[in-house]
Amino acid sequence: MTEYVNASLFPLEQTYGEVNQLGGVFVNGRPLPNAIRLRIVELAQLGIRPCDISRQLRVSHGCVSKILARYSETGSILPGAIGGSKPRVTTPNVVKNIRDYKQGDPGIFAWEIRDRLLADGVCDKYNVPSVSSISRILRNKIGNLSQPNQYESSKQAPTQAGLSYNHIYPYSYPNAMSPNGKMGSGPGVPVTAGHVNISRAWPSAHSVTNILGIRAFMDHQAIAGAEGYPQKMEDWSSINRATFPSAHAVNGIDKSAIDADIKYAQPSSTLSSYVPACAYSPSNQYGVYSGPGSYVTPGHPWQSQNSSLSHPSSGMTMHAGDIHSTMPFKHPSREGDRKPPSPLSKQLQQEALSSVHGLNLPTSSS
DNA sequence: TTCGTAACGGTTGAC
DNA sequence: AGGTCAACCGTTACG
Repeated sequence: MTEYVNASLFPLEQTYGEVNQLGGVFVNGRPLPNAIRLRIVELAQLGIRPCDISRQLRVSHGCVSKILARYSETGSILPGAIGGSKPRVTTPNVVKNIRDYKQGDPGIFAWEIRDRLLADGVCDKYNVPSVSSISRILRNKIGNLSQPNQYESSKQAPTQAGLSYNHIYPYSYPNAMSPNGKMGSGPGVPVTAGHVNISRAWPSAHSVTNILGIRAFMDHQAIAGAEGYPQKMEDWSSINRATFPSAHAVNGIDKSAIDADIKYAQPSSTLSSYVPACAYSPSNQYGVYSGPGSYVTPGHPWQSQNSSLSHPSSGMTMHAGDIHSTMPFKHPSREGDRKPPSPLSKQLQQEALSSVHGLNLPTSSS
């Protein structure tokens, strides 16, 4: 904590950011901006060493490592879903069954209901509601059996209108929802394009499939969100990871999972998908980082630097300003051999960094 | 020097 | 409405 350069540079912006040892600003508990995350991956793709990336972007090496590892595993630069709970287990279907049980046997105990849910295969051991939850359901939603549709009328409707939920829930979990409500396969989840019925569940998967296959689109709104930071969390929900609509929601996904908890279902957002947009509040995210020099030098090198990063493997071109650019590559440089870390010469790396950021890299000078 | 990772303090959001 | 809980975050320090 020796340098407070950035903080002092942008006193108005850094209302609650903290400064790390590298002089970068961060918000404890909050993910880095997607732009930074993307940049980290981009630079890694260019063969720039994580340590250099760390210094360049003033992001802790641990974070760089984490993001790259995550990208390597999932193909996504997006942070995971923060907060919230596991997908709710008291889905309409479960409630319906509970109600049925209760109607069939008004004296049934909650634990008996629980057992029956398991026995009948309505739930499995991972998503079976707790006894207390069942009790609550009985009390709150099924209390008056004379109104059998109480739940469905009050709950079903909104879920059917799940699309609108997307504006409420910053995270949506398109397919990713697995019936068991537990984290899916996590690291190493096969992300073969075309196979979207990933078992990964909570919070979600950003697979290469998402990135490669489900190429939706990215409009400038998203860009504005990423770089202009004008949008609110609700708006960002439409460009988060969950925005892998069709492929997930339609293809391969257990429809019941969607039905079960449609709030995790993905609307076909107008924004794109694999876009490295964040799943969390941009207001949080960027309210702090919004300063052009929060992570990098003033002048907002993220934008309009005309630095195009070509990825030979994919043939795509990535513009520095196009934070929304696809990430159709899968960590080629990290695949297998990190050492020698760079396919590029030192000089090229330097050029890559400085061209991208308009900065001089303090890097390997060490 | 570099990098992976556990610990930590923090935020978030469903329950 | 507010507390709890469990997910995630990035930083730091250690090996």
